[in-house]
Amino acid sequence: MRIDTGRTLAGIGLFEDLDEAERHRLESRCTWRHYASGETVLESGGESNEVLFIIDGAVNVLDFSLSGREVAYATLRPGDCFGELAAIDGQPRSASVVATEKTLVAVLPARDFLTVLKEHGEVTFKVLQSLTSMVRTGDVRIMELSTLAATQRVYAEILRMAKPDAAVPGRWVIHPLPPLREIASRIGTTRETVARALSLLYPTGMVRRKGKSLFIPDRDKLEETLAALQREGGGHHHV
Amino acid sequence: MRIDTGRTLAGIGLFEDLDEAERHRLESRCTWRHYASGETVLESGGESNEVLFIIDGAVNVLDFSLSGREVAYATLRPGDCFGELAAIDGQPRSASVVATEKTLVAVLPARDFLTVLKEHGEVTFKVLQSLTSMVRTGDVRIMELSTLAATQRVYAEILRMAKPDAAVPGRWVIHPLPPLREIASRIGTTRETVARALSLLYPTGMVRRKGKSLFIPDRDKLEETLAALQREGGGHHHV
DNA sequence: GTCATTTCGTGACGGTCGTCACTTCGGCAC
DNA sequence: GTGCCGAAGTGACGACCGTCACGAAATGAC
Repeated sequence: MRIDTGRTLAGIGLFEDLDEAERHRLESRCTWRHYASGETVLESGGESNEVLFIIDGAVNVLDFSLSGREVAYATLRPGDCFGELAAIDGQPRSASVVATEKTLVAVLPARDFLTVLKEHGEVTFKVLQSLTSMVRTGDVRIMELSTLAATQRVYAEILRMAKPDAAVPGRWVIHPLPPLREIASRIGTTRETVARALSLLYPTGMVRRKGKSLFIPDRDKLEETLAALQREGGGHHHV
Repeated sequence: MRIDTGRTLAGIGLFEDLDEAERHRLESRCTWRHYASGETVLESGGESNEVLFIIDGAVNVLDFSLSGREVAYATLRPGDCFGELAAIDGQPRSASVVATEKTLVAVLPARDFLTVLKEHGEVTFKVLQSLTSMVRTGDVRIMELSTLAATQRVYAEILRMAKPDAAVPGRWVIHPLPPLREIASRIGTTRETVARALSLLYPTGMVRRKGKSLFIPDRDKLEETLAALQREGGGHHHV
């Protein structure tokens, strides 16, 4: 049974207000592509302008600096959409997209995407909200990169990644914990710094690592620790 | 004669495709506010959701970290729009906005703004493009903050601010040069570091300062210098 | 099981740059 | 002119963290 990973746009957030007939019309305009983990879906600077939807799997949106350092912008999961920037403004791809698992995407030509926008205000409004959320997320990251020390950014990122642990109420968990180098690329530092920040945290009991899970027994305490560090100096040494 | 700074939305980019009647309808829904230089137009975290348009003057979009460091997101000029994020998603203000000159803004209630979007696809599309551009700009800043050293970010920001000098073809100029502390807040560093980066640049002849103007006689050379620094180490020390 | 590959932890070193502390300069009021 | 205030330049100091270099641990293939 794999109906949930079949060739359907039923799970795509942007289109959830469309009726079934319209959705089927869109599906018929899509091409469908499989990617293995590690494969590149979109190349930064590329001139394509299709809009893509993740049916199943996961991808990272990222780019490389001239010196070869990786900067991650987002992780996307089933139901998410990417490639809409180029479709809207006609500019080259702003970032690369790499599959981090076996992934199935639906590929919709830009002109079909723009036609849906024109004809369905509900869809357009969802795109507006999604872009708005990207701007807000970006602003937060700029703020953190500008004012927090690397160690503090690690704590902030851990808090962001954590979800409530279904097993133990009140406890939070990150599962699976991605490789530290991936965390590092999201917050503009190195895997060594992430490792050291965590090593600093283990003895306090605020986080505990077990296999591919990172547990946060007392989220409030970690939040308060971070906030205290921020208040007392923006992250840079003493006041 | 001040017709160009009167109470009209004629100069607002978002609305340039509207016919005059529709524009007048919008103007009648606006309230108009004057701000002196230094006054706060919008407070980060605030619950208002009007959309504002700059008729005349200039504002900075910025926010403060818990430790009190200022982070600047954008500078806006006549014809620009701000406050649309909160109108679209109903969330609190993502940043503060401060007038940097004597400024006149038009204030449109969120529901009127949303009505225009619903009824005028051309306007909606402009908003989409504007948000897209914000996302791209933000991504570039995240990349720079993540991979460039502070000194290199100064060079990059100078290149961004420069415009062709109408007086001398081939020469570029920043005029007026804002206070260094404002430049610093855009690139996540301090005014001292900006001053030192410029001091490093003066002896090379790549920039020259005269009063409130900063001249760049050879833009290509400065660009190449920056690119070379980037290639050879991401900004951090040696390879 | 073995072996290969990736990930992780940690020590050492040194450059960058944030901080503090002045001095100097420029603009403006009067 | 003098006084004032913000802006700018620069020296000194030292913490932070990026880099390099290991070795240990974990993961996966077979």
